[in-house]
Amino acid sequence: MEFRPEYCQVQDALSILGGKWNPIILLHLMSARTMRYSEFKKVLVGITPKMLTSQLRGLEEEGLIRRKVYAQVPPKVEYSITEYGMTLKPVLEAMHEWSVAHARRKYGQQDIR
Amino acid sequence: MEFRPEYCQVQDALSILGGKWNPIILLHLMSARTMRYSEFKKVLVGITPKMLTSQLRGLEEEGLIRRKVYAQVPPKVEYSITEYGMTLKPVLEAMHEWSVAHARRKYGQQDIR
DNA sequence: CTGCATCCGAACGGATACTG
DNA sequence: CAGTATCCGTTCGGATGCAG
Repeated sequence: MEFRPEYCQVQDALSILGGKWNPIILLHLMSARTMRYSEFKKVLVGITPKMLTSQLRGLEEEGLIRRKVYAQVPPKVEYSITEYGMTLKPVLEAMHEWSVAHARRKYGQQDIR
Repeated sequence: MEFRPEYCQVQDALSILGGKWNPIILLHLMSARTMRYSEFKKVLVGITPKMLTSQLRGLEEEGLIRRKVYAQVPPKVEYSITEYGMTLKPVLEAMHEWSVAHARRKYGQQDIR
């Protein structure tokens, strides 16, 4: 499929990466083999349990991450990325590299026009 | 800057590409030299004037597009992309390519796990 | 430990009508 | 032609409290 406005598919990627915490969650799971719910709460500073759960559920429904529940007390839940989720890595990298190279606000670059 | 969760900069790109019509607007301006307000209204099916204006204004404030007003009657306004705006092309391409290759919903692929 | 339920305000996006 | 103004429903995300 060509990269032209008429065939724009960008929204499909954005609908997945658009959530406030989704990209950083995916990023963590791409570099860690598994992560527990409580570990996310530590690294995702400021996130509420409700948001964390909803973002994780969304990613799980998309098949991007895997959720494994250990039947034990106290409960233990591990999240990991799927192969399908890993296919998003180049996209996240592209966004990341653009941001560090070009994003203005953080580094007060002058206008480029 | 490394591509690690701790240094995640992805949000900067998303804050710009997140608007509902922003990506497709940029895409059009990347392949057309200039585009008029009325041309956008034709190709962006379903967009309201309010949305079109607000998205264009946002992109202009970011320095991604340029707005040129011709002092004549009837009015004529031309939009074009800036060099800064063109730097987003690889990002849009990455999202586009991922979408056509992997996005599920549109093509009813089975789960990949 | 891993959530769910509830309420709330803000932001987003659309519909409609009007204007220089 | 290129917008503005106004209203409004939906969604998003946060705060708080409770539960298996």
